Amino acid sequence: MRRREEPAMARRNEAAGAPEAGKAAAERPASRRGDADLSRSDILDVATQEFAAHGLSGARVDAIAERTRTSKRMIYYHFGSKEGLYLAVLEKAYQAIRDVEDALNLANLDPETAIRVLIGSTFDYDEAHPEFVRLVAIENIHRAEHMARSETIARLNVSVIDALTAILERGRKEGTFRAAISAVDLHMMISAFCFFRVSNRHTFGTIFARDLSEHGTRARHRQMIQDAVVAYLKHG
Amino acid sequence: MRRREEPAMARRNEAAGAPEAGKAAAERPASRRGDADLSRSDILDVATQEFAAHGLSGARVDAIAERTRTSKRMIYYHFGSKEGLYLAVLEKAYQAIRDVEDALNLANLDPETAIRVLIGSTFDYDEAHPEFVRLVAIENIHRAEHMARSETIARLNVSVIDALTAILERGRKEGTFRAAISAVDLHMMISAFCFFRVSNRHTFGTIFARDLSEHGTRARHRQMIQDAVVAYLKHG
DNA sequence: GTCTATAAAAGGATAGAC
DNA sequence: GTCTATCCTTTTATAGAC
Repeated sequence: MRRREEPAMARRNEAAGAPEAGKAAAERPASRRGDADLSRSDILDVATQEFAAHGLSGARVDAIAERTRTSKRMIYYHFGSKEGLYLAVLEKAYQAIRDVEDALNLANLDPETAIRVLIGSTFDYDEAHPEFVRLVAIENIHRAEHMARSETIARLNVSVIDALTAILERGRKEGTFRAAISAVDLHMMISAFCFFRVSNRHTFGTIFARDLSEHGTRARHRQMIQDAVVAYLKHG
Repeated sequence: MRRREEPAMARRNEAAGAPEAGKAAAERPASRRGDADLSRSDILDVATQEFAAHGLSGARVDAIAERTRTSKRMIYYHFGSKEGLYLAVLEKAYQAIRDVEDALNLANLDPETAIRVLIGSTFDYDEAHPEFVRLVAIENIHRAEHMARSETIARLNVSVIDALTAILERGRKEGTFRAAISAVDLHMMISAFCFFRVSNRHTFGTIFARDLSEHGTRARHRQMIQDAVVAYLKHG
């Protein structure tokens, strides 16, 4: 493997949000400064689609370049290698879901409602972001070796766990919940159902001749997983 | 990525299982009749490992040939193409789990026990056959297009559904089960949990610093999914 | 049926100019 | 920072002898 430790990867973040940036861009002919972020982000979006669609080995760098407003050369310039690009895509995807998790504010709801809202949120996220689900499935095929090497993802302090811990504690204190389950196990139970519906919809749908993304089915499943988890917490 | 380190890996496994197989082989010059099945099955076993390990595009025909007692030429002779081989692998994997499902005999158990046994069986199967789980995950990455074209898999009459239908009916008749859930939805709920634990163990394990295949965790999860489903059926 | 050698193509990566 | 042209390795697939 080429390996050559991560190339430039210069993270020019929004610090460059200088006021004259826009104007400058307008006056410039084609390339030049500042378009780098746009270029990077453009590549990242297209690459997300391509990797999610075909997997790491199935994805084609040429295909990504074609659909980008830049060239293949720039992909290597910005990301160093196909794997470097893949890792960047993965990191961005995890960052996105983490942002949603962080935004959860369930402290003011009663335990059962909080659980239902949290489940609904997870369910809806997976449903709305099948490309995220696919990327995670793909990374599992690769035994999470890229994720393990990523500094960004490695220290994901998953905030759902904190939310779940608090809910479980309140629920037990007021006597609503009886089941002796940890926050992580509960998170797995919820994730499993929401994830599987999306990740396995093709084989499952084919075998049982059902369209899992059909609206009625979706609503029924959403209710089902909420009811099941709550029933377990109360009577398990 | 660099897989392929694998040196020669002295193939020639202990497959000399059949007593006369070794002798016959010794007396025969090279090829001959009857070895065709053995050859096919040998290729299929190795290919299952390779495809499960690296996915459809990640798998290397050369790698399969190397670890087989036959040659690359024979792979194309028997299966026509890489995809043909992949499809054969997939069909065999589904055939195997179907055999297990068919062997389930839950008619004599009370509904709750029957459900627990069935869940335990699904749980144990996925746990014992991660390569099956991986193949299914891979096929979903490819949107089940191979499975859809397969005549064998297309008409899988999944017998778990019959088993679940019977259990649900008995449980409702005798008043044990209250939840209004279909057999297919219930099957999905059970499959989701059992499957996810294996399919996503790498990313999940990395993020939460847990080894999902650890013995204690496995036992706890097995009990957990059984309790959760039963709680839902009874009180949902 | 099986092997060795090789063709044919694909795809990842880079050179070098501007 | 960006583009075009191109190298070169990897990999699927086949020829042809035995």
